[in-house]
Order: sequence, then C-alpha cells, then structure tokens
Amino acid sequence: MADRELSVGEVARRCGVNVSALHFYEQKGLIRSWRNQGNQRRYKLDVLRRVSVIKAAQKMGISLQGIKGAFDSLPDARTPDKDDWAALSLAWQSELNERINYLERLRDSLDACIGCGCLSMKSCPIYNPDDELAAQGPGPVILDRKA
Amino acid sequence: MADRELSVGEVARRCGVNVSALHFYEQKGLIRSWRNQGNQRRYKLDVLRRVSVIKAAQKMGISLQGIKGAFDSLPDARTPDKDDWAALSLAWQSELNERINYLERLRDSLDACIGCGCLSMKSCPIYNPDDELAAQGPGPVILDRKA
DNA sequence: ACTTTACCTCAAGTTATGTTGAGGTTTTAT
DNA sequence: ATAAAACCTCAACATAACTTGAGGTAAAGT
Repeated sequence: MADRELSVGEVARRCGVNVSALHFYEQKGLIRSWRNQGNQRRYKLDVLRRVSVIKAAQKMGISLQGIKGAFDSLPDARTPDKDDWAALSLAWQSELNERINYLERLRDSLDACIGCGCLSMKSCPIYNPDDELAAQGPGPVILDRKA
Repeated sequence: MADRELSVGEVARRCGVNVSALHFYEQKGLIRSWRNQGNQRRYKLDVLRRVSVIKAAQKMGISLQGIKGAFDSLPDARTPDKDDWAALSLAWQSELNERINYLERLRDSLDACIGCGCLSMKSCPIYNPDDELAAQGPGPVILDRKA
C-alpha cells in the first residue's frame, strides 16, 4: 500500500524503538501525530527522520530537551527540507567537536594526573579543566559544569 | 593538627563534593571509612584520591558501577600506590580513546547523513555504526549497545 | 463472526546519581 | 556550661528517559 501515513507500530518497527518511546516523544513535543476514526495515532513519513535524528543526537550525548530545542528551530509550517536539517547538523557538529576536544584533553591529562598528587588539588588539570563547555540546560552526563 | 584521619566534612570540602555524596559513595562501596567513639565517619587520606578519581572518571562518562569495577581491581590489603593507579589510568585511557573515536565517526557521518534519506534506513552509518564499543555493564549514556 | 493483534490512556515502576529533610547525637567554640 | 556547628540514620524527593501493566477499544485475519 502506498502509505502516506504510518501507524505507531510501523514507525516503531522501522525506527527500532518501542511504541512507548514514541508516545513518550510525542508527549515531550518531539514528534507529532493526528488521530484516525478509532483514535489511533497516524504519522507523516517525516516522523521517521525525526526519530532517527533523535537517536543520532542521543548518541552524541544530547538530551531530549536539547533535541527539542533544536527541533523548535525547524520550520513549523512546512516539512523540514535538506537545508533545515543541514543547519541542525552544523550546530551539533560543533557541539560534538567541543565534546571530542574535551575528552581528548581529559585523556591527555589522565595519565599524568591520576598517579600524582595533583588530582586532589585545586591545580589539577583534570579536576579543574580551565575551559568548560557551554552546555545549555541540564548538561549531558558526560560533562559537568563549573563546580 | 597533623591529621592522619579526616572527617566527612573535611573530605567533602577538600574534594568539592557534598557530604551526602560521600555517604552515597560509601554505600555503593566506592570508598570506606571507620567510625570514631561518637559514630562519626573517619577516613584515611587516600580517600581524597579516590574521590578525585571518581570525579575524573565520571567526566569521562564512566558510571559509578564501572568505577567500582575498576576500583575492585585495586589492592585490598595495602593502600594503592602509583603503579596501581597507573594501571587504572591505562585501562580508562583506551576506553576514552574508543569513545573519542566513536564520537569522531559520528561527527564525520553526521552531516552526510542527516540531510539525506539514509538516516532512517538500515544502511545508515550513523544509525548502525558497524563497530560498537565494548562497554561493560549498563553502558554510559553517550553510547548505546547493539540494537 | 470471532479471535487475535494492535492500539488507547493513565498510573506506577525502573535505573543512575545524588539531594533534602526530619528527628536526634556529638563536637567544638565561646 | 551552653550554644552552635557538624554528624548520624533513614526515608522521601528529584531528573532523565523510558518501560510495564491494567483495563478497555479498534482493526485485521480467517
């Protein structure tokens, strides 16, 4: 069938997530649906991309809240096109770069610091990395903010 | 006072964590203490390093469970020395490297994938990175396991 | 027609990592 | 000696991101 609309189970299967997760995302405002006669959810095809992007962003360490923030910058009226997604990608790419950078610094100081006395001191580079990432909202688990 | 032993408040202050966190770490078996006459916790100086290492490892994205696993490989009888910590560091360094690598791959495929149709397909490199990190236990937030 | 599968809602449970508060004891400072 | 600061335990709350289950409806297969 030339399905222009998808049921929740179909989306779940095609995206590799549980139906409950889709309910959850909808409740959080990350995806949208309408209902059919029998009150069942129906989705546009573009929900597949959204869910996929959610999963990709999560792998990057971005919270649902952060993802929602990014999604909110997508056009509301029309279905997001390639350029819309590219803009998102760009923003996240630099976030990823910062994160990678942070971990690299952590790695480089790890060996030097873990065995010496400095780890417990104020001066330790691991303990007090001079630069913190600018994370909006409640930061991802992997980072923490200025102590 | 030449304190060979520390109170919980002192450890908290020197490590920049809350007293409640120290209670919590103790309950999870990450640090140890004994009690004085009045039932108050007392710590050896080496607790400072332990707590610092906990915090550093957390920044790397390692869970408390994972940290406990690593700590369990430290000598039980004697206070861990430089070499013991160095071994830990080495293990974590390669874990960090894998993580960095993973994020780099994610970053590199992000732009190519997010705008195209592949994200929702089985073949997408973001969606199905061919190599998964070998994470023991319930993995860190930033990664997920073979779907 | 009838059964099975899919779906619905809403509340409660789960894991990780702590924090907060109540009610009570110890230490420390004055 | 007394008041303040620090500590104790234990239970409950907080947040993220979902999952599970109960009780009931809709759609699909035969």
